[in-house]
Amino acid sequence: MKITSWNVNSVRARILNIKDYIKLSNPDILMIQEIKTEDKSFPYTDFERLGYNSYVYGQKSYNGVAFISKKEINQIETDFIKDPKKQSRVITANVINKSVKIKLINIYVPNGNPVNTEKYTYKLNWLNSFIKKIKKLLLTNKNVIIGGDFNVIPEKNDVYDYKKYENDALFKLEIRKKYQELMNLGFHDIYRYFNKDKTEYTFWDYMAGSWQKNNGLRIDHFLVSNNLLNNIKRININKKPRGKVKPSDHTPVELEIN
DNA sequence: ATGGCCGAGATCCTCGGA
Repeated sequence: MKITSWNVNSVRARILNIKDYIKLSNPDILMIQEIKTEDKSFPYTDFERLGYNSYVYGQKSYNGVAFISKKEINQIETDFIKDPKKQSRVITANVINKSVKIKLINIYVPNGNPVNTEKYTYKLNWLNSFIKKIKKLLLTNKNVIIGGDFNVIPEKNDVYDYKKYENDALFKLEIRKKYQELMNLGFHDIYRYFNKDKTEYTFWDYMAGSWQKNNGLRIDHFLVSNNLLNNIKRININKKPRGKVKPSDHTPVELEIN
């Protein structure tokens, strides 16, 4: 089973690129973030024609997450955490893989910049609520995959120049500690698990030729619970979509499970 | 050392992103 996570930065602006990606890469489940549209304007039929059903938690202009799946998924829920701003940032589902029930959690964590504002405290509070809810979930389901745009640079080698980000909401120690706190509940950052010293990125800013200079960040992640670790076959950051015309600023991360 | 790019909404600029 192949599961992809991709912050598409508008599902409608990106529709051709997303369809091309699906045809070439053939994921079973595509978890997308920042769809930037309401449910009613989601391009359901584009994906139906490719054999995929869509499960959408949209929002006008900003945020929004969705599953696009050719495999049966159920128990779709959008109330995993209570968001004080009512932003559409989490959608969850169950999927059965080889008779094991897995909880899939698709997230778009708040950016948090600038740091001396309410946006930063919103991010911190959001992460705290999320961690609390994951802790609770693990009491009843030990098979959990969290994928999405975490807006967290975990370590120095996950960014082209960490000194530029030391006081940034993506890399501040306080935020990285929250990421660690989440992992300490019993998860592995699968990219880092398979690539101990490698440097690869999942995001490159549109500005200043960041893509051409490879000035990137690794902020899109798959965290997998310890229970499932032995079933993970590989993880791949697929850079091809970032190099296309009219790209998202993020590129897909692909997880394969036995 | 600085500034630079996009998408959406109701424009002809602002907000949000990272």
